This record gives sequence, C-alpha cells and structure tokens, in this order.
Amino acid sequence: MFMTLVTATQKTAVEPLGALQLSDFFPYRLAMLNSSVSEVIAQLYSGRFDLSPQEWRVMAALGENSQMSAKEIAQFTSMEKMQVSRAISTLKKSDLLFQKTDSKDRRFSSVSLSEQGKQIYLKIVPLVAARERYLLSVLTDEERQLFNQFVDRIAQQAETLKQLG
Amino acid sequence: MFMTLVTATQKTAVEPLGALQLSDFFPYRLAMLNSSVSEVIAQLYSGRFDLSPQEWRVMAALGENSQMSAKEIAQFTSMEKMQVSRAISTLKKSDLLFQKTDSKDRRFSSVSLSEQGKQIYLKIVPLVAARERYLLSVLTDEERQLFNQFVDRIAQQAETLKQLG
DNA sequence: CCATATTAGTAACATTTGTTACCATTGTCA
DNA sequence: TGACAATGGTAACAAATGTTACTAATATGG
Repeated sequence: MFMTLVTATQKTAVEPLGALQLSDFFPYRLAMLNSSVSEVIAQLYSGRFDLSPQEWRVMAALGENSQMSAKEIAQFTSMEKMQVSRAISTLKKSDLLFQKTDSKDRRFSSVSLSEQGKQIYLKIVPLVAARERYLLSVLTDEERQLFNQFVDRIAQQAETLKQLG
Repeated sequence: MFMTLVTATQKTAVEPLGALQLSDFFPYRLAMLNSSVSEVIAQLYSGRFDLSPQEWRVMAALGENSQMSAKEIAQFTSMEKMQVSRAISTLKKSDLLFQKTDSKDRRFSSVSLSEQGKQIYLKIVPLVAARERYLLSVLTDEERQLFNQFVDRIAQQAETLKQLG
C-alpha cells in the first residue's frame, strides 16, 4: 500500500499534467505545417530574387490585378497597411514596381508592376506552382477537394471566434 | 479587326498576368488559416494570463514532460534555442517556472513548472482544448481523421523539400 | 593529462515587425 | 463655404525576433 502510493506519486511526476499533447494539438500541427510550407515556398524567391514574403505577396497581388492602391493590396492580401507600404517602398527601390498618386483621389496611390517586375513575377509563378503541385501530389484529386473544403470550414469557424473575441 | 486587337490588348491589361490566383494558392490559404487559428487560440492565454505564444509553448512542453532542459524544450517544440531561452527568462520572472543547472552535466539546465505555473497551465488546457474542439466541430470524426492524415502527408512532402533545399 | 573541439545557454547587437502619430487629401454637414 | 471628421499613406518610435559571438562546461584524442 505504501509502495503503490509512492509509485503513484512518481507517476504523476513524470506523466503529463493535463490532457494536452502538443504533437496532437491541432493549432500546433497547423503552425508546424504552415512554417514548413512557407519555408519551402520562400526558398524559391528569397535567394534567387531577393524578395521577402511580404514583397512576394504584393507582387502576386499585382500579378493578378495589375493596378491597385496600397489599401486594395492590403485587403487583397490580408496584410497590414504598414507592411504593404514597406514592401512597396523596397520594391520601388528595386524598380520592380511603380507607384503614382491617383489623380481622381490624391490620397490613393496607384501601384503596378514594372516590366522587370512582371518578368520576375512570371519566372516565379511556375516555380511556386510546381512546388504547390508537388506538395499536394500526396493527395488524390478527390482528397485535395476534400482538404480544401475542410480548410474552408475550419477557417470559417475561426472567423466566427474572431468576431466574438 | 483593329477593334478585336484593341480589345485583346485591354484584356491582357486587366487579366491576371500569370496563372496564379492567390485565393486558391495552397500556401497562402494555409497561412491565412494558421494566422486565424493561432490568433483565436492566443486570445485564451494572452490577455488573461499575459503569455506570449512562445511562453505558452514552453509551458505546454513542461506540462507534458515536467522536467526538461532548454535544449529538449527547443527540440520538443520546434523553437529556436534563443526563443526558448527568452521565454524561460520571462517565465522565471513571473515565477511560473524554475530553472536549475543539471548536476550531472552542468551545461544543461533543468526546467520545470512552479506550482503557480502548473495551476495556470491547468487553467489554460481546458480552454484551448475546448476551442480546438469547436474549430474541428465542423468535421465529422472520419473527416477529422482524414484531415489529420492529409496534414501529415503534406508535412512529410514539405520536409523532403527542406532537405533538398 | 593537456590542448582542442563541442555543447548548452545567454548577452549583445542587427534586423524585422508592430504601434502611434502625423501629413495631405477628401468627405460631411451645419 | 468652412469647420471638423475620416481616409490613405508614411514616418518615427517601440517591441519583438533573428544573428553572432561569447562564457562555462564537458567531450575528444594525442
């Protein structure tokens, strides 16, 4: 009886305190996956083209829309307006994009890729697209569809929680 | 004929330059999901208990293992050793954990939660567990299992790419 | 055993990121 | 119209993060 008591005490000293296992905890797993994925994608543009993730995102937005204000870029990419401002600033210095003030509303700026920016964008797109395909090649088409569905559903739940606090 | 040429030119000016649609691009979607999920989880410990994500992770590791060196914590949580060092430092100041040098190898430190730290940990665990359940409640049990499988598979692909560069 | 190499952890510095406050411009409404 | 509020963008400061180099301790191997 004394023995079992001692054993029990030793067990609690070694065993998990709560029920939480980090390796099974969904937010942790998601964070791990995200950091791996964003890292291997960043490999494609950071070294060769010397772009930060923020800069790449701004370029991707402009590759899709070709003419946006800084604010639109922020909304489109879910970035903070300051991040966008900084990315634009460094991309201007590298002559990868232009920025002129909108003549209709001079508070807005009209940002667009330069020729050089377009060419770099067009070089990066197939690289990241190929890597995306490689990453998802472990899923069948149906699985991929399911996965996207799941992501959407969970994202919506998260948005709900964001509203409520 | 001139008209159609002009129209075509205008089209390319408005249409996406490459094939990349940010909103469908898996790494982007993943980043969005991750930032939402980590935000709504952080809400549970940042305000009430004044913990940073790093600090919470260290506590979670120690809740599971109760006695680890800083290095082990880093490996267990996939954090950089400097991040761990800083988190330990601030958690010590809040008296949420102890750190003593290992007597067998005095380079190592032995870190463990204080009573207060354990109690806070035990308060947080059910909160985050409940929120995890809520987030995943949009999936059935089978779907959840599938989703976890998919995440594992993709994570492995990403690890492969990390090796190769 | 001694000289050298490694290792765990941290301090000090550099860079990046977040926050606040500001400027210029436009909208609002008395 | 004119006073004031709101908006887009950026500058300036504060905080967080990454990087390098160091200290103290142990391992290695001649």
